[in-house]
Amino acid sequence: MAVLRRHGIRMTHQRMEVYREVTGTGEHPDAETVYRRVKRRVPAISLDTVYRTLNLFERQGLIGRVGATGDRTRFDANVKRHHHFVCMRCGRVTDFYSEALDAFSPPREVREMGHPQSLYVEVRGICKACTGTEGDGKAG
Amino acid sequence: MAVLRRHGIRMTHQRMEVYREVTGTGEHPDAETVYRRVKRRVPAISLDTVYRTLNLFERQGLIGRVGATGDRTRFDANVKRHHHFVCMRCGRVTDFYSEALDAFSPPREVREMGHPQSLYVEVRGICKACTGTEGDGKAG
DNA sequence: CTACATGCAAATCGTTTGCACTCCA
DNA sequence: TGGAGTGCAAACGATTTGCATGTAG
Repeated sequence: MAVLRRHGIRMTHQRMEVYREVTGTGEHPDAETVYRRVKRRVPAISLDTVYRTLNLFERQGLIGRVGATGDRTRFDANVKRHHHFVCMRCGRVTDFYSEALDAFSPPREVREMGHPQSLYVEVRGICKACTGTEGDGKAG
Repeated sequence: MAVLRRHGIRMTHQRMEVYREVTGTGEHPDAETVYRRVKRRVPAISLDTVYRTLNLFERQGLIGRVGATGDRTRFDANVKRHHHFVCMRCGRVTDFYSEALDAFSPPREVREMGHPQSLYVEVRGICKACTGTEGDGKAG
């Protein structure tokens, strides 16, 4: 929690719980999921507060955001440099690390387009749990 | 246009124009933009037809889809293996090629998560046109 | 105390869908 | 001709916002 205070973020019950929820798991929950879970501990919390809080944390660089899939945004508590494996069936997102990708330097071609700042990588495929599955799965 | 027929896609005036519009430029227009431009030649076309058509083309693998930024989806006429430089200020998307990325093979770590199928990469930064710009830009 | 955070409800915005009509094959 | 394609308008779902009230500091 000290992290929040250090970022000059005013401390509230709902913020603490949202923070705890997102950082307390390796999952990459969407706002709705965070909401549902935090609600168990803070029944009065509202979905828009969760959104506002998540956006605040992101602006402060406390969490990241995943999602090239287009649909709902997923949030990411891992602020270390890493990449994602995304299951195209159930949407599950898993972190992974790669020296090869970390070492990647944009080609001259890119440097001529502008000023590169970060690299976003998604390895897409089908996760173990979904392999052999026919229907969707909609798992989290 | 033969491509469309080859994919068993029933040919219509609006489909031909949408296809021409998307593939006729190196840009990565969003549905709204395609709509606005095609409308000049086919005044009666509707936005939802553009969406339906774009989705159809994508399902057929005729075009791709870009956008980890979250907001509106951009479509991509380049079906060759390539990657994107995305301007965080104006949203402009530019293709680039990279042997290094093409050679990338997911680490064991990833292969244990599931079955990788494709790689999505975005180099994010500020494009030349936006460098030195303070306000947004909202360019396309 | 006072500015900022919250809950509620309504508003946005991109995208999709139901339906009746038109048109390609 | 018949089923697929289109336009229109309404539906949708995720996310945001205005406002009055509550609360951290």
